[in-house]
Amino acid sequence: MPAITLPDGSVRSFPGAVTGTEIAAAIGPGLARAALAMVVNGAEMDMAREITEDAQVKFITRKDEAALELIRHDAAHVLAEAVQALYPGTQVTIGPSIENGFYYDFYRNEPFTPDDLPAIEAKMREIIAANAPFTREVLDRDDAIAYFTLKGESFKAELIRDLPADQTITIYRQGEWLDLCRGPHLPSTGAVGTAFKLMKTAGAYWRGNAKNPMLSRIYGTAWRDQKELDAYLHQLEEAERRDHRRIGREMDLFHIQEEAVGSIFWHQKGWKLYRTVEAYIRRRLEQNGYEEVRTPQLVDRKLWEMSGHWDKYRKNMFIAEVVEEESTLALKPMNCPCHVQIFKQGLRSYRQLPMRMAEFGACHRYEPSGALHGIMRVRAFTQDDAHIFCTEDQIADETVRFVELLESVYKDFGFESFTVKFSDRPETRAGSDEVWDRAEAALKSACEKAGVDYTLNPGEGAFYGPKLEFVLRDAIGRDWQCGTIQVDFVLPERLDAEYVTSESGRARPVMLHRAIIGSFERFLGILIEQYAGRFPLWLAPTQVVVATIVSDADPYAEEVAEALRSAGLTVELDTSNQKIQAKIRDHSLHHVPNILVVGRKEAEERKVALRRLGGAAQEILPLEEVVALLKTEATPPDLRRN
RNA sequence: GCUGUCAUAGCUCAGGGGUAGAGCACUUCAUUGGUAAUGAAGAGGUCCUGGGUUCAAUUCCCAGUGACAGCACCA
Repeated sequence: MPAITLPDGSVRSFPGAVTGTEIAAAIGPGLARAALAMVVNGAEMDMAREITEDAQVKFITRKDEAALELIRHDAAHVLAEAVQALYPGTQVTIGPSIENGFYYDFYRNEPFTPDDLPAIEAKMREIIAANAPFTREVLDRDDAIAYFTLKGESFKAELIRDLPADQTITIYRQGEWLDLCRGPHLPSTGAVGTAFKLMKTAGAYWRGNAKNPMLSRIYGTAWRDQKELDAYLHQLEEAERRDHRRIGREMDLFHIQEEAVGSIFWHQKGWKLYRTVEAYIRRRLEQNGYEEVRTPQLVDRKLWEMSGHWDKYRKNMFIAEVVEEESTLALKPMNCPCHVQIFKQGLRSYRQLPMRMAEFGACHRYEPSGALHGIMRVRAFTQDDAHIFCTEDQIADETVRFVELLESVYKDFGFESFTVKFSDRPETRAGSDEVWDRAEAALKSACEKAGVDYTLNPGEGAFYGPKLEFVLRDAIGRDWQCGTIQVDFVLPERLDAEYVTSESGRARPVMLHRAIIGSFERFLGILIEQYAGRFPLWLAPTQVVVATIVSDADPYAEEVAEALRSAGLTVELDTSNQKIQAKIRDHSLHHVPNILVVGRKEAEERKVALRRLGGAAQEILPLEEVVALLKTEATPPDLRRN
């Protein structure tokens, strides 16, 4: 006699085992039609599953967010059926729901191309129209392996073989087709609906390992209704408009060319933006007790051998050799060993710790060609790097200080939220387990102290220590690691850094590797997308354009521009022979935040017409007032606080 | 690096076995105008590079390089 408790608190009893479909029908025909799945004591299940004991039950309908995952997962099954119907001999592997949609990985001699998608999508619509019910069956493990092996589905058989011994093996049928799946599923294929679209094809390694065969992946997006799908497709178009590579060209910020792959040619305006960010970070570091240094670009391989980088990253380093010299030099891929060299000059005392050594370190890494992405992932980049040499006791406090600084910096740049990942020991690493235990424990307790919520990223730490990663999201929803703090007991040991303790003994310092924005290149890319080129005034590469209406106003316009320049603003003067409408349009398209329009009237009255980007209204103000106003507005956020 | 797609004017793109076109941008001339495009004229191309097929290749084939998407990688 199961008693079913519903979300409104009401209880319904049933004489015996009862399915979700039956419960929904008992409540009402509307719900019976709308229910896609149910949640039984917190676990999602198919409508057809039987409930034999008392339970809390709620139903998922198309109105619920939770329906999205079911729709996407089922769309993946439908995709797989369609592909096997159209391309016999293709093996299925896995097909999960993902953010915004789903994918399915297939094994096939000939990879799918975008040209194949229309036919596959059409087939999917047929399968959905046929509306076959999804039915669940429990299989014996060996039978399941035998079944898929016989069918020639070796990838599926491998999956089952690797499932934990205690896991129930289930398959789901839809019409003639079936797939290994844990479920749950919608009642039938028709419930997937028509608000989906196949998006692209791609290669992907079996089980995410580059040593395994490459599969052919088909990506799709799926939504609850057409309106949601349209909104998503529109959002993609918007994202494309704010792509930093596009805005970088349109605003004349930078370019990249074949002769220097992965390196950036910063144009005047882009470099201005870069320098603004750099000056800001430099001020923040100085306020926070960091000392800036500069270390060599080319360093003998001996140092990299000692640090362990040569062994692990040699393939990713740029090597420089000279005919006249025996030695092999490497362009530095990171700054830490160099900073240790500075630390090692002279005897250090415990009184000097923590020592916070910062460098805008220009680094080079030979990144795999496929990893390059605009200015976000490059081969030549500059880190806002710093190493904090401290005692083990100081790790927690220093981490807290760092996180506070990082939060404040992100906020100043307009990033209100970010995620944190905690990466612990990787498989190949330096240092003993005992050292790793200490390092991980120290970082964890620091997180607690700093009140940092993190998700665990197992096995993703640096080879010398665990790390926190601070992740920002770009316009298209891609995540980019920017900030990081890493606890390192290993490098000081390897490079023999030590200080004199209060008892006159010698001890190893701990190194905290840390960066807030990560690399200037990546961060500027994210900033460009964050603001879609419409920067706040303090960041805007061109802050003001003075545009004339008639050439009689030219001398006054020059005077206006000069007054603004004297106030420290970046100004362009547009006295070109064009109508004011065209000038407004041109500068607006280039995202100039302020246009000062001057004509005869303004020249006579010594005023200016201030027009804000995107606004239609103008404000007529006396010259001195505008200068003071814009000067205040252009003050960087940290200087405003002072 | 792997899989796929792509490479034509500064930009966005069309075209196609007989050495090329549009819009915008650019230059010049006329126009001096009041808040998102004034008009006219002009200039601009090794059709990514190398090889092959062909009477003829920018177009077809092969290789390379680069870009894009995804995967793998990211000290």
